[in-house]
Amino acid sequence: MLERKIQKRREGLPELPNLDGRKPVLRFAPNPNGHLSFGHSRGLVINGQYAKELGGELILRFDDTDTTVKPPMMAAYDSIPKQQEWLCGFPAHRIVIASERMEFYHDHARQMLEGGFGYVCTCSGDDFKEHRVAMTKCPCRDNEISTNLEKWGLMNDPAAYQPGDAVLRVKTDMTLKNPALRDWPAARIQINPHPRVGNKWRVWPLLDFQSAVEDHLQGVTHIIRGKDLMDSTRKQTLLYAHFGWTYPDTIYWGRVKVHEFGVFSTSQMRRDIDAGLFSDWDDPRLPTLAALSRRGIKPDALRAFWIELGLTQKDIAVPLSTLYSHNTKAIDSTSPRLAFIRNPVPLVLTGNLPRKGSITSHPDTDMPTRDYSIDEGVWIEKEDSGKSIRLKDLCDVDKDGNVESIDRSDKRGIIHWVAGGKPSKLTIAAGQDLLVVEGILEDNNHPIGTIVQLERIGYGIVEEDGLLMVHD
RNA sequence: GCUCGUAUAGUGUAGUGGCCCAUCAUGAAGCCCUCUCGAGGCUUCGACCCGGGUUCAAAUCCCGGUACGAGCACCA
Repeated sequence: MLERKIQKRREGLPELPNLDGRKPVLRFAPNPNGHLSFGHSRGLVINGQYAKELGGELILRFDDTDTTVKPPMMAAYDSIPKQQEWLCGFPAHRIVIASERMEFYHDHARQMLEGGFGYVCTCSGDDFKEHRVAMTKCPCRDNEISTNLEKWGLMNDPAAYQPGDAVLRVKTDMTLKNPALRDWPAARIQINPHPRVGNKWRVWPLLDFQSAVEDHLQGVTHIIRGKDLMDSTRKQTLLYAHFGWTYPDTIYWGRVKVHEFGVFSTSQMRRDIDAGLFSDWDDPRLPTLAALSRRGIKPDALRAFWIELGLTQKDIAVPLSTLYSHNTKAIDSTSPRLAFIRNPVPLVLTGNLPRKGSITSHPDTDMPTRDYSIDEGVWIEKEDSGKSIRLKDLCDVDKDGNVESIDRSDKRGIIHWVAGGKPSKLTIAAGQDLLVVEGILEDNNHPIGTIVQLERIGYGIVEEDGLLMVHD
């Protein structure tokens, strides 16, 4: 009898290929030239989730080998592990800092030269480009091993080669179909001091070399990264073949665009913050993890969001509302209700009504109630004035504030109101702008950081000087 | 130019030859519930890029086209 294959909708992340019972070792390797952003959270969530679900390990690696274009920011070495733990819910199993492992990279560079599968190239970038396009060997390619070793010494000698004079190349094949793979560069000279190790080294590995060597040293089993790095995989596979190593299984994802965030690069944000365009890395307009956290976005929501997007190689554009929808699920049941009146106008109440009382803080949970005390009347939003309304949890009134009924008597609109209260403001990050809405906030003693639901408006988080909009 | 990759509802996503006149989420519309324009419940709307081919059978395999994206840095 034939068994019928039953297919079900796959839940969560797809299986990791070629696991063969192994515990996976995964890594996430940001450049500490700034704090973590929304974009980084994908790598953290996906790699972290696999490590967690499969009992494997997550390595957090600082790829800080560029002191020129993307100079490391010392504060990031502290903030990144913290934010990683906040996001993943557990600390990384290992932390690796590339700039402190330079011996290993230099050692492998030397092995490459000695093994004859690497060479020091003194051609200019433009000259080499011509060879790459023409599929011809550059003059340095056929140098003896001894010559290469000697030139390697000159690269490391402050009195000899200077930045731009020479690079270390991996010997692949100049006739490879893919131009990106032809004798790719593995290391170059940099003389800007590194904030962690100063001028101890002057030849620094490039990503494809450093990452490849480190992945092998750390026993990484699976690499999950953007498909823009597909050629990196191919380059590194060529290098692994030279060393006789086996390349990890690799999975790619496509590009994600979030319209609301526009285009931000870590370098650009760093400049803009320094220039005073943003208050700091947690400015609510920024797509940083610090800002998202400040804005009341929960790590659970971020995790659910990325896991739902999965690992397709499609380039996608997602609206933030999807993330917000996950966040609402994460916060609604614990967010006390509170009233905030925009464009407040007073409404004098006449007639009989309970002038003092308490109302519920959440429809579904038994949170402490809110007490109110009404003297003359209440504040309502201007848009709600001038018509018969029901003051939520209080009474029905006509347009002039005459109490018509304590119980709800008809289908008139139910609005929120504030008795007493104090002036406050609600700050809303709207793209590049920060909108500030003035209003009257219901009296409360929620501590800073509490996420509340502003009735009929949306969620807000309590800050020192008012409320910050979470989302609606 | 060369190389590589991707194409399922508005947006994401499941689906690896028959279960698919296609899954789930989100979105929109409507209803129910609820003294919030929130949450929850229900209903409805809405898609396999195009053209060939293979096959009894194709979203799924092959070929061609088109569109979009990425790499070809002494960035990561």
